[in-house]
Amino acid sequence: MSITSDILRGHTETIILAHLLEQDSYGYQINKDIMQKTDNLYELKESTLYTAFRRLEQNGYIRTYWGDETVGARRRYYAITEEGKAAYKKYKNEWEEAKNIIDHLIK
Amino acid sequence: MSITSDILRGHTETIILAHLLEQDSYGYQINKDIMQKTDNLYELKESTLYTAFRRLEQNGYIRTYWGDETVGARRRYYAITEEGKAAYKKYKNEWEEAKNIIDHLIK
DNA sequence: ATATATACCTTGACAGGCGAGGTATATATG
DNA sequence: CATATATACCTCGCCTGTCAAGGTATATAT
Repeated sequence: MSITSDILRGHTETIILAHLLEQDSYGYQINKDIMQKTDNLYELKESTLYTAFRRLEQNGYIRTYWGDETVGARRRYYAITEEGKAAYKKYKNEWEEAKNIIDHLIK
Repeated sequence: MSITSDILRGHTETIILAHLLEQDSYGYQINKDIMQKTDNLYELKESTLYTAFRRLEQNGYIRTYWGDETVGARRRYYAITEEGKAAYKKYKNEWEEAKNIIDHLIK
């Protein structure tokens, strides 16, 4: 992996919400999407992912339902809520602001 | 404060090194500089600052010396080392990369 | 049979940030 | 002269997100 956890820390929820904004998805798929999108530079670890799902659900930002797969392993799908959409916008704005601040501070 | 600790997490060392790249400085001053540079949007907490100094020193990225103040409180100055300059470059590159990745992942 | 891929999950350790508390010097205010 | 404020340093212990390690189950390929 090429970028450290500490830099990514705090973005996990935003990343997940951004994905769910496009379409409902499930853990395994979200993880693969992220790896693919970043050319394997960044991998969201499973334990990180699932603890983030729990937080997001507790905060009402996502809701979950089981897929109706008849073959293969079951899938737990996640969908973003209205609160989640609002949170996403807030997180995204914070990121834009933080980006400027950090850029400025590290020259 | 307007940006969260988790987003800033991991940048503390880079921010400090960037400051020391310009000139030697001491804790209190560095803290004030950061607040001023960010229009008080971001304040590096003292405990965060001093633990970061310890880490940086242990890693050989900075060295310290006491100021020769004859009045007022004593000041412990910090200076960046060659290793520190190299670390700064590395951190900065990681940041540029991370920025792109995050931007891409959160759309 | 065994390995690999898909798919889910929990537990406990770790590390950085930070609130709360402390020390000391100097100056300004009442 | 007492008190507040600014300067300047520091430590301890909690909190929280990340992640290694471990686990379960289904299906397919070798």
